[in-house]
Amino acid sequence: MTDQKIKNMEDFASVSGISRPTLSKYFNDPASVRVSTKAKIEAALEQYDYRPNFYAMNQNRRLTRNIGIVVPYLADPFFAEIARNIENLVIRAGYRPILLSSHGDPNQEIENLALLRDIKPSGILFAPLGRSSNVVALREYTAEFPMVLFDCNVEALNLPFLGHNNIQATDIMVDYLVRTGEPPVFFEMKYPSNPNANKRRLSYIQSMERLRLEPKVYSVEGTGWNFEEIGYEQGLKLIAQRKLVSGTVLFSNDRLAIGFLSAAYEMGLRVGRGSGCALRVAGHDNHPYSRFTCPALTTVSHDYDSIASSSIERLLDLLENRESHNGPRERLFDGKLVMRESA
Amino acid sequence: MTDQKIKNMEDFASVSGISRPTLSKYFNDPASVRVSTKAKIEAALEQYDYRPNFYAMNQNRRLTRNIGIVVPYLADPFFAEIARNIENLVIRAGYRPILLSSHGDPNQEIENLALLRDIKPSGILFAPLGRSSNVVALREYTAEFPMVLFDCNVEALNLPFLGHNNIQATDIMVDYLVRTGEPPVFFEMKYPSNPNANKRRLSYIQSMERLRLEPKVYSVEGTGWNFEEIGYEQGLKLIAQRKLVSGTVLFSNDRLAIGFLSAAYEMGLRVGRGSGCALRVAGHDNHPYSRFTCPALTTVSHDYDSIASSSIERLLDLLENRESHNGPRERLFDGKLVMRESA
DNA sequence: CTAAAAATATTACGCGCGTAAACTTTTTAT
DNA sequence: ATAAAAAGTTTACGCGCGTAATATTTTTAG
Repeated sequence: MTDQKIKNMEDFASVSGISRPTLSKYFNDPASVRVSTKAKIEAALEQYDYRPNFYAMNQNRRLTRNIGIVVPYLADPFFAEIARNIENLVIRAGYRPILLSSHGDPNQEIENLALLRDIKPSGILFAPLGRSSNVVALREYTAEFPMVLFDCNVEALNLPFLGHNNIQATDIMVDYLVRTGEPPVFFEMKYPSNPNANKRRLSYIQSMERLRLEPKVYSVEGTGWNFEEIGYEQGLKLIAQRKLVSGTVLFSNDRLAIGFLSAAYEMGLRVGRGSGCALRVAGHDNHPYSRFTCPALTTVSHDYDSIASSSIERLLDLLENRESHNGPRERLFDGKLVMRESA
Repeated sequence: MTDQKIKNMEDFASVSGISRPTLSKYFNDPASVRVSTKAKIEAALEQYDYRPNFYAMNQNRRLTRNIGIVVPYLADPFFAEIARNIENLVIRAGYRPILLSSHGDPNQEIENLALLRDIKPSGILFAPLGRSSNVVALREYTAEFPMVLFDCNVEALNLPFLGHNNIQATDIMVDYLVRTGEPPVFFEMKYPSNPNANKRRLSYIQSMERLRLEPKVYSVEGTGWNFEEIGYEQGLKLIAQRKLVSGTVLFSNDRLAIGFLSAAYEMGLRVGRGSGCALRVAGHDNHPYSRFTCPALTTVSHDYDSIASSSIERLLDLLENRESHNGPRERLFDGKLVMRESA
């Protein structure tokens, strides 16, 4: 490695003996230049280890081949998981993923789209915050580049959407709980951050009514994304006040259930499906941590893989004009019951 | 809002009646232009909602005022937490945070620094992967911009470092455990992803020897970042084989402990400090989830706030030439014992 | 070996914006 | 009101790279 400073493609052109336009071609697609020049360039790269400025590259390219990924809250292992999944698939498809998290903040969500616009992405895979999203501001961006929604739909944007079948998933869980014991009550946040919550509540009520059972919903206080804390605090309260009308509790999501399990343990309530147990607890999402709760959490898993791969496929269809526009605008994937020890 | 397309500052100059250089000044610092022009610009902004391209801005600026933040694994709530903390402080200091995660991958770590270089950051706050980091490659970047390490030091880079006092923190925990019951054994990964693990093991051994007690370390198999899984699997094995020589287990970090708690629960071992308990379990980190384990996990917390604020302060010192170069290169912050129910 | 085809070199301009210099207008001080 | 100071305008060039057009070289076909 020579210590000469290569600060741009011009410099690298000098030392490598290749013209800058040809270098530009090479960096855009190494296979587009003659093998002998490719070899010369790569030999020079070994010596001087130059690499083009990523943002300058995108500034005036026709096709950038990078794909933005926006998730609502990367600190949530659930999204961390699916984001990694999608990133890998994007790479495999020959594109470059740019992952951004909205940190649960609608302003950050808009900011993320603005930042992505500035690098002229080929397309965007977008999991919106949902009810707190600034729909008016979002609409400004939907016309600028191909965009596919996943995880959470925003109907008003009228975009392709790939997601989890909350109706079916909740229904299968209710069915299981009723078959194996006392019918469940439903526990959710009154003002849920995640819009899927509403569908789950509605589905719970429907399923119960279909089974000629009385639905009972606990909509607890608390806002934000500290779901465990809310499950814990409100769980303590419900248990202490003996307000639970059933020994089986279905939670709107796993994180609430995790908090609740902690409260139940603290109050000395034994959770599980055994005979000595006072309470059955079930979640929704198959959160990465749900395997490690005490007891392990019975829940419904999303079809991660299908959602991730279909989202990308759908976006590529748009990008590469495979005119599958006639396909359904929305596609849902069924959840699977994950039977563990808590219910 | 007019529907005219404003695609760049030139366009916006036309419609706003302000020259482009003045606009440039305004966007760099709104207070740097006359109040009357500021008003005119902002009135035009209301109408046309233009905003400068972030990356083009940084391309030829002397002082970009953006600060890169690189963390090893954002999916870990621990880093998610501290990253959010740092982001806010950076904003408050008048800079712009650019957060990137290495996803536990040394190549991604280098890639992140390369991407940051391309936007010419004023400085970088960097939490390295540690033992798996590509030190040779990292060194290339340390000369290019001011850089401060946090969470995990890489001695070879010889950079300012702000971190957790693993020695003190482990010592205080060992002390507590010995005072309150059976002396602890130590549980860690044989090839830990996190380099702090080594210091913790050494400190455990030292503390035990100082107390004239026999240290006992379990270095279990398993690699990667799925700590809970490793704690769970290896925990099951240790318990089943009755290999634990003490009823008190100190874990290298909370995530391992979380997995172990799950194993203990499954095996019917009651964990806690009460009389009917078979096992005491203690962790390290005060992981966001450690409050919600069953029982709640006794652990040692990092001084998040101090580490975050000092890291930024240190970086700003470098940036603004406050010549505090004579300060100590490394600064450690003591942990605090968090006494919960597990030990 | 020669002509056609393919690849590279040269030149020039564009992307969106920062910034410096020279000049003009507006504001502030006297 | 007038001069000095401050702010704005014009003009020009730079950042690092994409890309088109033309000229030149290299490769392949015959």
